[in-house]
Amino acid sequence: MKRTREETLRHLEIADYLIRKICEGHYTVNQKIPSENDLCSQFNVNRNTVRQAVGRLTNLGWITPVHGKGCFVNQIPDPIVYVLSSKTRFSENMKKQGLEHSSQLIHWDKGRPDKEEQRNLGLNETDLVYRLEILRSIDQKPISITTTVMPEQDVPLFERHLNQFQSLYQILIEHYQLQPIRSKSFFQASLPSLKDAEILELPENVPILTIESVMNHPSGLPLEYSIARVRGDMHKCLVEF
Amino acid sequence: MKRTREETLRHLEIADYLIRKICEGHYTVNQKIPSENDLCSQFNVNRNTVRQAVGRLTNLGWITPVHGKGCFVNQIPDPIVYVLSSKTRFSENMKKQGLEHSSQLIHWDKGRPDKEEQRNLGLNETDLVYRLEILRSIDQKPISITTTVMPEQDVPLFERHLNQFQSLYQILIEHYQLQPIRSKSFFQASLPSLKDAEILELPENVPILTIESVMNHPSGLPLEYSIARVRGDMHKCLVEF
DNA sequence: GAGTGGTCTAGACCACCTT
DNA sequence: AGGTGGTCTAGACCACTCT
Repeated sequence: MKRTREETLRHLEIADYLIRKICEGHYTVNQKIPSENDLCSQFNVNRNTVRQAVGRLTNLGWITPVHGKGCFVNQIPDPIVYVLSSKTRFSENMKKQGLEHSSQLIHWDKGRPDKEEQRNLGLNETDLVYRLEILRSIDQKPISITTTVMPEQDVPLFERHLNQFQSLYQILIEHYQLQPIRSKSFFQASLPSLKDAEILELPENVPILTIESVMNHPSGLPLEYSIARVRGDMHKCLVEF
Repeated sequence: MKRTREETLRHLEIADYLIRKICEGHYTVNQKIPSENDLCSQFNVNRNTVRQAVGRLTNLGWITPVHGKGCFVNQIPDPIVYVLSSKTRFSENMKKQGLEHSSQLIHWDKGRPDKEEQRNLGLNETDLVYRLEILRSIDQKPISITTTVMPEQDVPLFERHLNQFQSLYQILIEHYQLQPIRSKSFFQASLPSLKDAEILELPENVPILTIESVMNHPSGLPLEYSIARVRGDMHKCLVEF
């Protein structure tokens, strides 16, 4: 980019205009902004230029385009705060804030750990692990996908408890008397994979916060390795020291 | 998006091809990938389609396009790890990893705190604060911008020490005998502002990790409020519990 | 069928860099 | 001057949604 002269670019001008309109409340949450064609005539520009502007708003999290319907304004100020500490887990976090939440198991399997999983869980390649893909939602809206890996030896016959999955935490406590303790977490900003974007109902360039954590058994042995992908524009993760 | 049928989209096909080529080492770090025109003829598609593909690689952090020159392959596997704990600061982190780093003061001012600053530093609107904008680099490449706010009363005449700025930490220790302790941090994934993108020499859709922290005086009073924007594709932030 | 966003084509002009 | 990426125009066809 790098505009040396300050002649405003057409698509940025339109984007700024739309953002201003949203901030000033002309277009409110869950309402539609004008269609691309309307914006074309309003600004006397080509549709591609409008799409560039709209794309910017999309990536910034202001709107979500829906095929065949229009672009809907998101709820983006006041992101939901998620507290990460050695003991907190998703359900408790949400309960505390009085938010309606749900966890859904979208996939699971049992197999050999890959190298990263071996390293983080202290296993070798002949061991077995359970892998869970959990989708979490607030108010019916998907907010994160978490891949959780646990050694089979620590949670034998885990599949027996997956029928009416509600909360991982609950299964671990009820059936295994296990309460994993968070040992470390890596934070990284990234973009979703196409698959994750689809599941999270997210446009492909909306940034996500990737949190890669290792949880231990109270004894200190690693018990759970998880990679969470949280949509970035609507969430904040708080760590207290 | 949502491709129900699995007829691959042209631009995704090209993007996948390029990523594969980079992974396989056909295009190596700091080398150029073929120009947009070359890719047009190679794939028999319009330049806009190629640009869509190249744009994807750009956002994912694989390449950085440079106006008039070409698209250069980034160093993206093995992101640099930044350890966040109650005491660590930038310089120490980098020293430990043996990386050549530098901090550069790009702006400072003294003024009234805004509401957010008042809240985080326990000030009221008539107080004064120093604001510093610090650009940090590794191997001459910019990696983060941090806005640091400190109450004037805690660091009186701070401007006197800004002439040959090297390290904030050093100034606080040497001239004020202060060693702030990290109290809490918020992590969020977002996109850079246009200004930040320019300073960080970052394409506008590359995600950044925003870390908003409050540091305390050993006594417990807030001493420093900072907002760091770190380029997301090349860094990981580690928190140990 | 009409309206919407998603993909793609075929051009144009510009600013920037290299030679 | 020629190559490169950045912006923009003017169309086309498609898939999806609403009615």
